Amino acid sequence: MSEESQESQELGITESKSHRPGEWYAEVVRKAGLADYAPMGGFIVTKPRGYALWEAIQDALDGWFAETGVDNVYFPMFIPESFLEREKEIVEGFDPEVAWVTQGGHDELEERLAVRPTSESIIAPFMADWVRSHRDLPMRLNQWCSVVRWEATETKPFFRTKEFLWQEGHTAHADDAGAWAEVWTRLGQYERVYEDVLAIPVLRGKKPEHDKFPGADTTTTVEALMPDGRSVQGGTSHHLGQSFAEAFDISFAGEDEEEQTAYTTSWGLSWRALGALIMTHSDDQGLVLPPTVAPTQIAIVPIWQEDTQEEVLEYSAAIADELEEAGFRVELDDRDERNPGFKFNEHELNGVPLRLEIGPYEVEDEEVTLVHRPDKEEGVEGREGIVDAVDDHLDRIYDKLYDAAAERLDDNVREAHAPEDIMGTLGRHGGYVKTPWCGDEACEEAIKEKMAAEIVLQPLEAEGGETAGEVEKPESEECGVCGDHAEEVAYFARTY
RNA sequence: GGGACCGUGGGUUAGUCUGGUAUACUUCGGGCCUUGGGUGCCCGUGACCGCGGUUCAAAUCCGCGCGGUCCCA
Repeated sequence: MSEESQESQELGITESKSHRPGEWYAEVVRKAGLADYAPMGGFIVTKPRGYALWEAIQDALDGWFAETGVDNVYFPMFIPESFLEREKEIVEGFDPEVAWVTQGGHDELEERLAVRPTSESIIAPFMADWVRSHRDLPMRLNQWCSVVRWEATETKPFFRTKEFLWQEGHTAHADDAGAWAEVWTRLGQYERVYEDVLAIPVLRGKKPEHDKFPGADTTTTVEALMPDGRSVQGGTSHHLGQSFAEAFDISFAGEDEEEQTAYTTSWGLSWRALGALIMTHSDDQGLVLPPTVAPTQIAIVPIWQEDTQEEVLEYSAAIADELEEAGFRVELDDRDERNPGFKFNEHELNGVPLRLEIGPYEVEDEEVTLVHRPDKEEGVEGREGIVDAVDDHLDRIYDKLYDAAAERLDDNVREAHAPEDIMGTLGRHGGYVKTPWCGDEACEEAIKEKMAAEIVLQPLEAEGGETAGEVEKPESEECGVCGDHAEEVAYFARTY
């Protein structure tokens, strides 16, 4: 390594995304100022720029939730053990990773308290109280909070941390159709947040029977493909049938005055979405963000000589003001102690989508030079219509990111019809391998044992509506693993 | 669930094998210089992950923790 390159690498990213994705990811998260490691293993400290990304997701989703009948609430972070035990499958599903509080002050507690791994078991009893008649339904509650799952496996900032931020929605409905409509509405909103806010295309489908949320009838998912070929579960929406309503006695008087049991759903999206965001678009220069979520959308870098300083700064500041007034998030980087090259590199590391370069040439010609972060495409626009021009460039940057991710997804769904073919394809290319499936968990196990890949989703024929929807039928009717009769399609992938 | 590697100022790093004053770059603070891709100079602050052991003496050797990364399941 030459002295020059060694020097130039110290401030920026030194790992390669394609060769060492794990270390590269950790370096981007830290050097782009998104998060630090906390003193306890598996926990992170989210820094202002990282938190701003989460807020961008929150703003979008929370707005859509509000438009579709959801009310926000907040429940305690502790759940008494006796509550947690009321739904057997929840207990069994989360038992190994529940953190417990056993002491308050200096005294042992009479009943230990679980730190919520999810809140069904404390929200449901209250919904049972609050729901009396069909007029109270549907009831849609959501909370933005953190949950704790004490996983022993290795952790990775945002992708897998013991405590993570998320939202969890919990709803009750008078009938099955209402619950299904709810499940699909939320899944659709998750899909939308990925595609329209994070510039990440997703696949939507349902999880196989054996991989459902504990106690659920059906678990639906949106899955995103990461550049290293692995799939991330981006958000889930569960139809809980009547099992939770029965366990917690959520019942209501129907129009016919008969007491009936409600149908419930729950749905959640966590800051794992940030992990997917960082992973998907960023590169060896650092973070890359779509303008929709970027805390700073536009960095203005003035370039001056002693005799041009005043006019360059004046011209730049006027543009910054105009853009800010138009609603853009702008940073005028007029630091005197840094040269432009340094600033370029720094804003690239931090993922600022669009850079405006303004020097004496631009001032003289009444222009602005614009550079796109993702591919460094450079353009020149007139000073006059700068607001519209910037708006247009930001849209184009978003499209570039989305299109690149969409192309990668399209190219990485492959078909296979035999076990060795499935594993060979996954091993060589990663991505998704589509195969007919008999529905037997043993067939997934056979693949899982050999290469840590699993069925991540089963595609759905229809968008849902008020029914469970139909899973896609396979073209051939032989299970790709065991050869038995197959009526379903499964997508295998390595996962995070 | 198994295996490997790693931990030295805020970041990167030399020193560890072979025990004896801890190296440099960068960031940061102050000053000078000045700007189209990480500019140069001067001054300053700042570190051996923790605990225990071996030893006259431990960043270095040993043990146990804690933390991080990777590979395989």
